[in-house]
Amino acid sequence: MSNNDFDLGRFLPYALNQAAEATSIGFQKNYRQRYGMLRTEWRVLFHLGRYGGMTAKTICDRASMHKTKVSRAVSALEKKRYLVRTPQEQDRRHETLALTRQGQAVYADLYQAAKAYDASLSSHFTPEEREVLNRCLEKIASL
Amino acid sequence: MSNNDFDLGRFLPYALNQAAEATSIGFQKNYRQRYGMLRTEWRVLFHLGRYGGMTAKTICDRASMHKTKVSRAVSALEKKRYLVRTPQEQDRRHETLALTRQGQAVYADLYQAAKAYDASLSSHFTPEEREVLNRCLEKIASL
DNA sequence: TGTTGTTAGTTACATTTCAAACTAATACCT
DNA sequence: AGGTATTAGTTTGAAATGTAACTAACAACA
Repeated sequence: MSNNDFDLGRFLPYALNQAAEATSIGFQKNYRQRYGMLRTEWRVLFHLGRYGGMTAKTICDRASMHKTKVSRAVSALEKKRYLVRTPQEQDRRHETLALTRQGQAVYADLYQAAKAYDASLSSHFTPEEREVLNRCLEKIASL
Repeated sequence: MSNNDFDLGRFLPYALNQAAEATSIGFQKNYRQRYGMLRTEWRVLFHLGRYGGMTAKTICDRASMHKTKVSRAVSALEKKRYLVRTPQEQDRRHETLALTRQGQAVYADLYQAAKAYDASLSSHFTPEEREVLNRCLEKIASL
């Protein structure tokens, strides 16, 4: 109950959120104005751009995003003509999502911006710190 | 443009968000049902509980929360009778917020839960890793 | 075939958040 | 004093999110 040994800034749910918010806002500058996209949308775009066509369900699983979030992001990207859907022959419940040429161009641009932004963040850390950070975040996300 | 050296899971805005989401959901179990509170509310409660009475503006600054978020969280906590407002004599725009006895009891409970939850997360890391994690998150949040 | 269950994805409604406009109190400057 | 600018905090309407119910396609099994 002695309270004084507790530092809110070091409480992981708090500290992680502060850091996540800060970087999220930082990265926003690259896609918000230019492409009118939302957080959920660049995430979906990045999955497709980096790892190739896949179904919405797969994105849900990989990104731990709820299916309604993904569904809406996919619709938005489709409306912007950044992706197209193709129902699968053998099971028409699944639709494979794939970036259009325009979507690929947007991904190429944002992917460069992402690398640059990540590098600028990383410049504040030693390679060892950066490695520890990666490992810790990965582990926490998988709990 | 070679794309293959880019791992979405190691892109900080993405990885931080995944980790933050995971811990946020994990900690929710302690306050959501039991006290009907939201993320913004426990944050405000924790600031007041840990660091004593302060004004809404101060919480905004310390927590990088937008003033409308804080305003609503304060109203909600007030309605639950977890805090009271006292306008300051010398400048009646400021109101000092302070937890009621009931609010302090809730804080005492959640603070214990927070320590326990943080300890359970930390158990997956060495003390050195945990130190690096703290430092990195703090630095990122301050950029 | 028909019934029941499961899965991928969408829709609808309620809650939460964001941005901008607003109020009220104080400060500054003439 | 009087006008303008700031500041703390609230309110309002639009956009985003979460939850649950829904549709459509398939599977399993009698």
